Amino acid sequence: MTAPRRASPNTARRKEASRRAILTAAFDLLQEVGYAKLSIEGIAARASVGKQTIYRWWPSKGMVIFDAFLMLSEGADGGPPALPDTGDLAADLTAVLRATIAELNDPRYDQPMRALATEIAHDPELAAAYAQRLEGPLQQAKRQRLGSAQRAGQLAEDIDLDVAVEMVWGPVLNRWLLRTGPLTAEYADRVVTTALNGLRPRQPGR
Amino acid sequence: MTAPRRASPNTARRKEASRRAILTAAFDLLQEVGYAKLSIEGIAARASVGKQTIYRWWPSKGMVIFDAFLMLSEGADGGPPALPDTGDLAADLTAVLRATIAELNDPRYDQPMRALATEIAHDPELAAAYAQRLEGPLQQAKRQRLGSAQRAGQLAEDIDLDVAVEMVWGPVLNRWLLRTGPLTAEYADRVVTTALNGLRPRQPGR
Amino acid sequence: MTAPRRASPNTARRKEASRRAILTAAFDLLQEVGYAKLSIEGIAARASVGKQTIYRWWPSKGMVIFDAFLMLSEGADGGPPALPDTGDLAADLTAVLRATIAELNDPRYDQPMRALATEIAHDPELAAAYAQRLEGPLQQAKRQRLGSAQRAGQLAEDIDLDVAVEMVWGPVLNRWLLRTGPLTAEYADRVVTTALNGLRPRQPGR
Amino acid sequence: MTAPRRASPNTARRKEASRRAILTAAFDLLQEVGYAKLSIEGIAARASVGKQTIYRWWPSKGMVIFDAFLMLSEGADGGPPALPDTGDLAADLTAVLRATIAELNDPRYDQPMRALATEIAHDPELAAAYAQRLEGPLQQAKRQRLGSAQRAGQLAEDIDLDVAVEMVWGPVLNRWLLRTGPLTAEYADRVVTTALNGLRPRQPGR
DNA sequence: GCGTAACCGAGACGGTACGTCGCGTCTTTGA
DNA sequence: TCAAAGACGCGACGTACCGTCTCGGTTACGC
Repeated sequence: MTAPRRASPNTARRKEASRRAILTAAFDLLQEVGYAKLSIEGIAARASVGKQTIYRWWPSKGMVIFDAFLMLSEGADGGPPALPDTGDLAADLTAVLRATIAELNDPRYDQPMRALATEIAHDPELAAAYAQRLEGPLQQAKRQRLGSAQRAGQLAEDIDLDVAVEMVWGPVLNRWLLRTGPLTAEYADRVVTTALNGLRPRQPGR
Repeated sequence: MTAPRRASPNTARRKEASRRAILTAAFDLLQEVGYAKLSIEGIAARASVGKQTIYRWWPSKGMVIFDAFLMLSEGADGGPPALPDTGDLAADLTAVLRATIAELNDPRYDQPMRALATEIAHDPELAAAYAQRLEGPLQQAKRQRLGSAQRAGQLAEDIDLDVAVEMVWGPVLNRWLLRTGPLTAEYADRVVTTALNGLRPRQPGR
Repeated sequence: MTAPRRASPNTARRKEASRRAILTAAFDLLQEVGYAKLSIEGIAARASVGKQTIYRWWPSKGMVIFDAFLMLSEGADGGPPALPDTGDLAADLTAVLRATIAELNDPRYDQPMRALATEIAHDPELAAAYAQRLEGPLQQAKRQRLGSAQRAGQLAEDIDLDVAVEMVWGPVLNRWLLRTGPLTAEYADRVVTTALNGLRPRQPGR
Repeated sequence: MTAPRRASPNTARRKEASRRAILTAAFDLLQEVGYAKLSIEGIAARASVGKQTIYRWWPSKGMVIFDAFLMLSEGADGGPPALPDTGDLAADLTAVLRATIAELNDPRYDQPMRALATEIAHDPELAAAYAQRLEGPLQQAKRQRLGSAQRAGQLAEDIDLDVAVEMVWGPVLNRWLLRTGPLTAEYADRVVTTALNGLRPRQPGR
């Protein structure tokens, strides 16, 4: 639950079944009809719920979408997420980034994730919720994997881990969202390699 | 003009004043009321134009926004854009990236650019137009500057220039659009440095 | 209480305070916001009562209004109503009709009485209750006064007393409800005179 | 009268077909579902018309109902209405009053006329329109018939014709609207007789 | 140099969705 | 153990825009 903006109604009396039906309906409709045609009325009808029940608990369509993702991620979770750590940083990053790209290319998630991204882009409040509840744990996992590599001497000591994470995922997300180029597994490899080595030439002895 | 979807009307008779009024109105309204409240009716009213005049020449709201940006960029241009080339790649990139960040932070452009970005995210056709007409020349200029550095031995020879460009601008665009962190000039510096050096430690000699 | 439609709950346990609060709130709201904006929710809120308490004891909004009038009339009564009988029929009728008109013109009663009248017009069940509980006794009093006049030879012997009553009060009620003309004391006088004398010319010797 | 309250849109462009469809739908729905369940949405749907088209041209539901009656009455008219004048006032009045009662008892008109009456009772503005456009001509016809009788010496000279009309029709309308008694042809006879003769006893020599 | 066809402003139209209000039912909770 | 409080599914409200479709009126072409 995401704490409606103001004077929240009595949460205790909330009907859990309706909440889940709404979030499921919202996510499913995003897949089926797309973001542009997603309407509160449509969600309510699909969920067999009164519109007011949506307006009562969510301050905006964006928050509904966000909560739908939250429900999904909580459903899948068996605890906090973590990146694989085989000791081979390049391999680990490549694997994870390929998985990310596969998800972004998955037609089940493409439309919904674009919708969420769009809403975040236009609503700072939602962006904050996203940063804290959805992106936060993931970002933390990525930072930890890079931190571990740093301690193993595989990363320069003066690297800002947040910048490092963005250096790897930024190009991919950007290419996906703005469709500035094809999003393939091979691209993941190239991004990881380039990010690790940097743009400047390196000494032959590595 | 952006090639209406079907049998275009006689372009010769098109009223230039109306076209400009529409695009100006669209851009101004984006600043003032934001993307969510931008309506064709609103644009028509602000531009003192019949709605049909908009529907006649543009296939979608996104295309109007796109053309508004196009008009702006053409107004400013004195030919094809080019990045500064002082020989110092890091300095040049930093300067340009700082300028980019300044523009993204400019309240006059923030809302309109977010609108354009999200329309692109949801409309592949618009994305193609964007890639060709607006992003294309800029991307070309960036590639050229990097190519020049590559020839000067300041960039590794096996670098994919597109990936290189995305490595620098991707993190910034991403941070801006999804609000995943503060967007400061100092951030520009760190991104350029990290991208150039890469994440791995470098030998003391250079 | 006015006989709820189905299996009435245990009347003995009914909370008298709530009943009075509801009826008072209903009547007051009718004055203040008018019939069109009168809502069960509004009544419940004003009476600090749960909506269910209203639905439990009254089958319709009309019945609530009706009971509100019933409470008022019972509060005022010191027994069954009776018309004055000074022996002068014309004077007595005129006086009572003027009083009726004064009440109909009283802004405190205008809206509520219109509400009651229109509810009756659309609900035969309510009409029956009205005829029995509110209108009945009054009608009876009027008939008695006319009967007394009949026995005194002031009324033709073949007159149907119900018709006679309607001949006097019908024009007034009609004018009030449908606003077909001004409702003044002078109008009362003319109606009584015309009704008593009839439309046809009379012999000079009365 | 059909002119909306304020700043009426350009009447010239009004679509006559939609206007008629709306009024017909309104009248039909009144018969079928009754006043309580008559909704603007229902009318619009039945008339295959956008809701806005109703809101654009009518200020209230009552005015729609009123206009529906107006259309009906204009459709039937072959000029201004007139009461029969055979010379026998009692017979003429009885015939007309019986016709009135037959119409009031006609299930096709009962609900719609109650609806109109109710709206008039709660909306003075509508009442004025009603008095002028619908009731006016009828009232005029009734007054004329009585005036003719007056000139023929069949009516007392000091009779107020408006009061006379109300003396005859008031009881009937009242009984119908408030359901205070059965509405039969025989009742029409009694009302006419009583009104003509008055309540007081008459001299044997008439 | 004169029709005539197009574009133009205006805005009514049939619709869809909005966000709100109230209905009548059902559930929780505190006195 | 009620009854207040109020969430719920539902339906209608009145408004905002959608994209289409006339309306005159005004250009600017082509005969």
